[in-house]
Order: sequence, then C-alpha cells, then structure tokens
Amino acid sequence: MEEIDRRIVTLLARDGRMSFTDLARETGLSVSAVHQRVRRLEKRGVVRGYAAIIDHDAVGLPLTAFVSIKPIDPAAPDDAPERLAHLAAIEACHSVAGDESYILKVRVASPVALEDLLQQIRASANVSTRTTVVLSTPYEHRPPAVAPDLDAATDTAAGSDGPAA
Amino acid sequence: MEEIDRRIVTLLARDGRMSFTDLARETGLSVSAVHQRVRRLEKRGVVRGYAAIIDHDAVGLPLTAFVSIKPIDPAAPDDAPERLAHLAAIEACHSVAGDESYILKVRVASPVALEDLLQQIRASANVSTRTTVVLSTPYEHRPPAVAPDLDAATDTAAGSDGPAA
DNA sequence: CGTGAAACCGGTTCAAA
DNA sequence: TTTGAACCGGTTTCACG
Repeated sequence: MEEIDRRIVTLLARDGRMSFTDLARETGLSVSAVHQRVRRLEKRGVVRGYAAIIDHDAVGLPLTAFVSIKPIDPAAPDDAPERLAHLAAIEACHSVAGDESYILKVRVASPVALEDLLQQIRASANVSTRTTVVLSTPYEHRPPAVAPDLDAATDTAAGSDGPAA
Repeated sequence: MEEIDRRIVTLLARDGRMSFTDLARETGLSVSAVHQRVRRLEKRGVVRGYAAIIDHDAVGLPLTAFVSIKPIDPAAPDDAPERLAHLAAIEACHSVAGDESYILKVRVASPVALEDLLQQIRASANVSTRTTVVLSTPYEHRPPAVAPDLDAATDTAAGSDGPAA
C-alpha cells in the first residue's frame, strides 16, 4: 500500500461519506481512479465498512461500561465471544492479556439494565465479571494515525515509484 | 424521537453509506421525507458523523491496548484528556469510576511503539499507567441496540427545537 | 410533517493510453 | 493504473397538501 491509499483511508476514516469528487481533489487523482482505489481497499478488507457515529445518550443508551470477564472453570473450552454475541448491548469484545480473559464494552439504558446485563453475561458464558463504569467520554472514535510505512502489513506489489503529488 | 427515526439511526449505524433511496424503501417514507429526517438527526447531534471502519492490521497498527491512568499528584487539576489529545495513537479516552481515573484505548504499530507511547502519556499528563494488551478482537463496532423507548433521553443531545441558524 | 417532480451533482462504467 | 467522457442514479430543493 502506498501514499495515496493511506491518504484515502485517512480521509474516509474522518468522513465516511466523503464524495469521490472530494477524495479526488484531495489526492490529486481523477474521480474514477479514486473510485477504483476505494473499491480495491474495500475488497481487500482495508476498509471494512462504513458506520454512522451515534450519540448514545440521545438514543437511550447513556450508560457505558467496561466489563472484564474471567472463566469460572479455567479448564472449560473458551467460547465466551460466541456465547455472548447474542447480547446486543455488547459493542465490542477483546481478548486480552492479563488477569482476565476478555474485556467487553457495553452500552445500556440504566444501572438496572447494567445489572441485568451482567447477570446475563455471567449466565451465558459461565464467567465472573468486573465492571468499570464510564463517567464521561472526553473523546472517542478518533481516526487512526495511519502509519507512514504500511508495506509490512500489506501484500501490495506496486513496483514503480509514484511521482510527487 | 419516534419509531422511524430509530429505524433510520439503526440502519445508518449498520451502513453509514446507505442511500436515501434505500433508507426510504426500508422506512416506507418518500426519499425527501427521509432526507429531511436524516438532516434533522445530524443537526440535533443524534448522528454525530460518519466514519469508515478501518482494518488496523492492514493499516500498520496491529497492536491495540487499554491504558488505565492515575494521576501521580491527586491534588493537581485534572487536565489529562486535553494533555493527551495530541497523541494520535489514542483512539478514545473515557473517564471512569474505580481505582484509576481514565481508560485510554490506543493503537500502535509495535511493542516498541507502545513503550514509547506510554512514556509520552506519563510525561504529558503526569500519570502512572497500567496497560492491558489486546490479543485479538472477536468483534468490535457492533451497532447500538437502539432502545424501544427513547423519550426519556430525547432531550439529552439537543433541545427539541433548533436554535436560529 | 409528508409528497412528487425538477434540477443538479455525484457515482459508475467505458474505451483508450 | 490512469484518464476523460458519457450515462445513470442518487441527492437536494421546491411548491404544495
């Protein structure tokens, strides 16, 4: 992957609805060239999709929390992610190093809803939970700082060097 | 906020580039009615923006971690979020209840880059850090389960009437 | 707040280099 | 892989109910 693709990714991460016309202007390419590159990035999975960023407060889910989970029976097979996938309140599930096995990010309507969710988590995955409640969120969803050299992470075979843009 | 707005929010959260034409079909409204509603949701701040979902591995940032921070001097004013905002590797900053004051979600290129970032965090905000490395991410960015009744939260983001523009 | 139609602009495809 | 042009579809605005 090279310079222009990184630029495109950065721009789309900042504004997922940016038009190809604007993308073209920002990159110095033609509209159809940009179009082709975006398609390729999508097909390759570099761009995994597009999402509206929602204000959870406005949508009835003002309570965010991080729930760390630990299996009650360490010998049992680790199915937690699949067992918990049906719980829509869980926004993300990360397997982590450390004392606990997963960190879940959850969004609920109220403390009672959180209590209920925790019970469902424990029952569904046979785990114990440790919950850290989010009080406020100074910032979130900041676009990634796309690295200068990506070649180590991509299989691109662009041989020639691009001209200065 | 009512049924149709919730539907629109849900659909846009799943696919931030869904066309107004498709949105109209899914909601049973005309294209211009949907257009008007989306604009209003954006203006009200319910829809805060749109973003491409990027594969961090493909983009040279394969290492994710959660960094909990605690002020070294508890008496000092708590400026951490602003002091850390310049570090692009920090994707999110949540103020939390519990032993530590903030949880940061960070994305870096390598263990060395993480080490460097931690030093910058400590130096910039005068805090101690506790880092939990993410090993894998079964899922992330799942769309919010927009609640059935939102009226209790409707006035959170903005007043019902927009101010003079 | 909803609608349909008109006008405009962006998205998409294409042949050529 | 790029480009420009042509075509088509979506976006946006409008007058009206």
